[in-house]
Amino acid sequence: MSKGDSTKRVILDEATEIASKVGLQGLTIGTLATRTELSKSGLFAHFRSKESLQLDVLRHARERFVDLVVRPALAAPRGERRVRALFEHWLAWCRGDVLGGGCIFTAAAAEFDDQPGPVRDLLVNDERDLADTVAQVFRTGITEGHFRAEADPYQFAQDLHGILLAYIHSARLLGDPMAEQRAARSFEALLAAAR
Amino acid sequence: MSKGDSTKRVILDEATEIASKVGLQGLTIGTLATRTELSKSGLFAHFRSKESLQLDVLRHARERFVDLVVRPALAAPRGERRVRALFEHWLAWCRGDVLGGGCIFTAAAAEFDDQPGPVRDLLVNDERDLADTVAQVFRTGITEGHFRAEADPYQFAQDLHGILLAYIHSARLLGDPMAEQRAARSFEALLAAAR
DNA sequence: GCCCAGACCGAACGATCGTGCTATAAGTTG
DNA sequence: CAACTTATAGCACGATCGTTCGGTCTGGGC
Repeated sequence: MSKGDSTKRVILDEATEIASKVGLQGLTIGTLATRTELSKSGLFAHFRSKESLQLDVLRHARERFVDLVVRPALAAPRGERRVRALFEHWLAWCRGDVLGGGCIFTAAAAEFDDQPGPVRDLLVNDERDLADTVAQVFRTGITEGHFRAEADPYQFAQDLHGILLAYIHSARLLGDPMAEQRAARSFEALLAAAR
Repeated sequence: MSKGDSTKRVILDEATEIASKVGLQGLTIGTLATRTELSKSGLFAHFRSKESLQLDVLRHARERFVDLVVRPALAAPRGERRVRALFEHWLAWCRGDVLGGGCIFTAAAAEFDDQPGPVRDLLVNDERDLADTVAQVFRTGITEGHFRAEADPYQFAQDLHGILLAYIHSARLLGDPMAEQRAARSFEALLAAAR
């Protein structure tokens, strides 16, 4: 790997961490340069604009998410086990095990859901992919006979996402120590209803 | 009402609308002055700092939320009917019937959940109050005999919040036309499990 | 009708934003 | 080692940020 690519990785690691806390808009080139001990212009040369930096951050975060959540889940046995694995790894991601600021996609979604442009477009693409993945994992649970045949996979995806979003809200904002336990309960109830 | 108070209301109406789209950080004094056709300094004089403007916006939004969601819900008959009313008015709020950018609290929560300070503190207070209100409304449903006595009101509050958050995500970000119908289904399932 | 508190404006401040230019240092390749 | 590419730094730009200050206009109480 060339020198440029390796420092770019360092930059994106730091940028992703910062953006998970202050958002993609709050992520500023000056502070990012300071944190990576680079000059503002030296850092800027890696990306030709701030928008392109934001896009790269999203792509970088997506890779991490796939590596740490999606792939480990798909390694579990098909059906309910796999759905459980997906939930557990995803919950750990939201808890902030990976990024100090928690789920960067949730933060970005709130920021950009009313601001058209390439960043929003990429984010929408990623989140649609995620919904498709969840639905697909659930669907294999149907074919395995673990879940009811009439169950709607996208209904399940939206419900599961809701459990995670509510967990983030209760745990990270309100600081409720029961949040995780409640999320687990909701998940069990969701599974029970699908069986 | 004095002149100052009336223009302040106009300012806060516009500010709340803007902040629901671009967030409390994205809300800038310059653009707010332009939109209200005031000078930057003239507008600034109403608030002594940007932080105090953000606090006032949150307080203003809270009043609207209480008027348009909480109070109408409490006007419904105790028990399940009241829970349904709360859900429906809250859903309309999230849909953007009131503010073009949707739920300003959700946007602010994502922005400030990792940024300590008075704004975050006020937001946490408001959201805790909301959770208490939801739990209390559900509790009266228990005493009315509509819901199981062992049901956990705060579990219900977190679950209901999750349904709304997932709706916002699916509808406003992904543009899924089925989002609202799915939210309604989730709500019915949640009620059914509580009975 | 006078007078004053307060609403409002114009101009300017230092800081920081994103973004270019030019030069030099470092890395890569032959 | 030479030659060339690339990574990084320094400096400066126009714009915009939040904020301050001094002044003008104006509505309401006497």
